[in-house]
Amino acid sequence: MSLDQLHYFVAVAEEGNMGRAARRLHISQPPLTRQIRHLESELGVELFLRTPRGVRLLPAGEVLLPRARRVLADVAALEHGLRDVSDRRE
Amino acid sequence: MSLDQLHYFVAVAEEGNMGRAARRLHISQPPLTRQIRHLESELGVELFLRTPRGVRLLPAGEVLLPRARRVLADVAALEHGLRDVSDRRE
DNA sequence: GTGCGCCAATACCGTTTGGGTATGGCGCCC
DNA sequence: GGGCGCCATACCCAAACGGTATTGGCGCAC
Repeated sequence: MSLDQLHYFVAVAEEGNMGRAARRLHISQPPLTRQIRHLESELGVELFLRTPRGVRLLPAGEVLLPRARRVLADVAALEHGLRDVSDRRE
Repeated sequence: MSLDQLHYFVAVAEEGNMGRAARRLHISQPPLTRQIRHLESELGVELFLRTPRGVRLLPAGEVLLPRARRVLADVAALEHGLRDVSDRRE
């Protein structure tokens, strides 16, 4: 699992639609589909229900969403925190 | 920044020595050195002081270490949590 | 002060990963 | 049934990553 995959997952969950999520992430749709499938296969869980109108979160996806957001928020905070440390040293 | 880089950083911080950390991570020393340098450059902060006997954490590294551990722990917990969800559904 | 040992850093190469384009298959709506 | 929107697949190319070989710096023993 990678941080990019978590970003992708959150975007798809929020958009409910792979195409829109791909546009938001500035990548094209096929690699996004692949990354989501890859994430599902390495977790051993289906995260989304595919429908002709888009995707919907399955229970495992509902569990993952808030945790993924927290990890991503921690990482973002961590980057900012370090920037402050370096600023203080200059 | 990637989760692998955080794993590498923690290993180097704990071993105080790139060669030993590389062995523990089951990779060779040069790629590890490169990844640490890459992490430092994208954070814009030096994390380690290089000495002829190994490496020591600089202040930014001291800040990063507990936060990196937390992110990695969250990710590990997240993987286990999802495995439980799928087990419950089988 | 010369040689040896341990360390991180660099150079170069092969493989793997990841994203892009093109296309297919499927359901829905008019 | 023709057109449209969706996700999935096939194929290709570029970037990222790890491995081996090697260099350079520094301390230590003698």
